[in-house]
Amino acid sequence: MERKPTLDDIAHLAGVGKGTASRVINGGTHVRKETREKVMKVINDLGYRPSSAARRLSRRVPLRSVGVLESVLTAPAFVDRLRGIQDVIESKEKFELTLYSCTSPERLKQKLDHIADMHTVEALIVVDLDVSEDQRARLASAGVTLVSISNAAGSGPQVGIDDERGGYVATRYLLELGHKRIAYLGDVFPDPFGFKTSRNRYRGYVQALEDAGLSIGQEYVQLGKHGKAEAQAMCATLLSLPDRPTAIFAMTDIQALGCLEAAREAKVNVPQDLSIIGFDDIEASSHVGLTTVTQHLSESGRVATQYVLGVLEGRRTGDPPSLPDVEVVVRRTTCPPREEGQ
Amino acid sequence: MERKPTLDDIAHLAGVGKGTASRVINGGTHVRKETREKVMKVINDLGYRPSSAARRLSRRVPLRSVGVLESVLTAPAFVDRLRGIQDVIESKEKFELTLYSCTSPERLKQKLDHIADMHTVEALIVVDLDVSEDQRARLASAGVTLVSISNAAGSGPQVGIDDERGGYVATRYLLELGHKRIAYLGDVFPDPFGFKTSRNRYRGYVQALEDAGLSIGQEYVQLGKHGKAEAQAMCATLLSLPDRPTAIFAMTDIQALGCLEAAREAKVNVPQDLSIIGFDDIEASSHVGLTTVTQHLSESGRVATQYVLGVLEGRRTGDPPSLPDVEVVVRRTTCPPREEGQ
DNA sequence: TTGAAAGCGCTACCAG
DNA sequence: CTGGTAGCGCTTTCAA
Repeated sequence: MERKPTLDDIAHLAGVGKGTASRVINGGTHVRKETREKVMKVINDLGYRPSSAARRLSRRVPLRSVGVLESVLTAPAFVDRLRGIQDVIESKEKFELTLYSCTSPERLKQKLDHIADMHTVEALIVVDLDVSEDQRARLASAGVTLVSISNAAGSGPQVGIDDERGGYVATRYLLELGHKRIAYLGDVFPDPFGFKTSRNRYRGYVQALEDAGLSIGQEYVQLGKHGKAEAQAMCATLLSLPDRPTAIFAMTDIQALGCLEAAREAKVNVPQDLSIIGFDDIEASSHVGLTTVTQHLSESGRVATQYVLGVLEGRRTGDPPSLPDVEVVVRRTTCPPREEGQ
Repeated sequence: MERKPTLDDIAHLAGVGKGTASRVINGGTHVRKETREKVMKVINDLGYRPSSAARRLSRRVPLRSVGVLESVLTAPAFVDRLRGIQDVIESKEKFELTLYSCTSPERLKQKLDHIADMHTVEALIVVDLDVSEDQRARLASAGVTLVSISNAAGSGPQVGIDDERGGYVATRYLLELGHKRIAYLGDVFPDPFGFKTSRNRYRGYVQALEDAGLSIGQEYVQLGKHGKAEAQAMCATLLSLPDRPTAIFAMTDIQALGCLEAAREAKVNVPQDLSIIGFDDIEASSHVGLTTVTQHLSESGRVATQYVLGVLEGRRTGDPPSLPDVEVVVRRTTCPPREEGQ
């Protein structure tokens, strides 16, 4: 066997016309039982599968799809964004949703090339991934409308929040509660994908501290690989400090969850003896009662999707609307520090 | 404007040949700048978008996609399954992943028809949704290979676990811990999608109790609408019982999370004064330390996907392999009951 | 009931 | 650099 069999092959081998073969495939009405079976046999023998492209073209049912490309590294936050994307896609009937994922930065370029070549999607929503100028041009010439959901500075249409401001807001909240010894726990920067999330949230943290006239000891800054377990370990370090922090600002909710775990193990009461604030407001946070900074995850998916759809449908040109401001969601992992702590 | 413009339209209006117009669209190499701009203008004026079907057909790049249809109602568990599906799709290069979702049982038929008509996917993984015989036939004749991920009894290839056994295992675990007053909290059955999950898990619960020679008072059985808040309310009812249960078996982790919340509000210590076991083992459960019964969510996605891919590629015929047995994942919401409790 | 033939919209090759 | 032309694989009249 040399190439994929086509309807012609089937028809010839079964000794019938193309038209008949086609009828057999589509419901088999108006075909003599005998004939049908003959054709069916050939189909099965060859493992024939009709070409959806040809089918579509002939039937005049166009495929309209928007793609979503995610980095598996930011998984938990992605889920919430996807929900927003899905919401608006589903409401449009005409569009399908194609999901791509990218496991490592090296494979990003490859993946984008693939997407451009496949011509499956008319638009692509890139989540938390950095697309180079070259790649943008490549996609554009393939007719793919692009929008990114990301907080990193980038060119092209983008929806996201200001991480530095987010870091500032989180830290200031802790400050207002009366905390003075506030630690920062985040990814080591720059991270493998070249993202500056951690650095930016850290900057906001530093700024807030400075504005409050406080200086931070470097032992209060824990930077490491992203992950719950890693965060747990870093938090344990923080808790073993002679003059340990009364509050921790974790760069993401996942890391904050790790901190919670560490506190539990160290028998440190949260929030009485240790306040913890996260960032993102992923779904799990509401379950554990984590105080965090919301960056309007599902809203970001919704906005980005509405934007690309708008572009595809010809209305709309400028930039996507911006997201609501970042905001502290107070739950039960934060409170004022104990008096004794001076 | 009567119908979608085609390349021919563009070419005519721009006063150039089809070939040239095509070149402009695909990178625009070997085209005089002037010509290109002329063509571009027409394209923009008409809001022209190339037909991906035609493009594909001509370029001979076939679209191979497997679809996933989910019911938004079972969302949290779905996320984990999706991860498994995604894993194996990504490893295959050749296939894309198309996501469909279905918001209400009434729309299921409609959605399936849509999927059959679109001819986008060669295979469909239906998650926690019940597909009728008619629909199966319809999909089959559209050439769509089907597999369901579900615990409900159904025809056709299916991957899932035995809910009744799951309920039995969960309850027996509580029994072995020494509990005697064990409540069941689940969805009212039958539920809107016609699922029997709650009923089956409940049966396992009853059976385990019987096997232990215990009878259950009906006040220990709380059935209601699915959801965390609803479960929280039902749990509150349970906690206000004169002779309240020492343990609760919640039909899903989401409901167990609601119970946790209720216990916290009622100042009941978990697990010392109340053991809680859930079902599913969604990601959030690991974060809160919920004891639960795992049904191998991501594994189910993986198995189902490998199965359909196997069928599509011609190897493999029978049924999908079965999942590992259900299993209690012990975390920190369960322990033996207090002595005083008789 | 069946075969032949005419497209579907686009790309790619080939002269010019 | 550009216009014509031949398909890509399938569905769908239209006669037979």
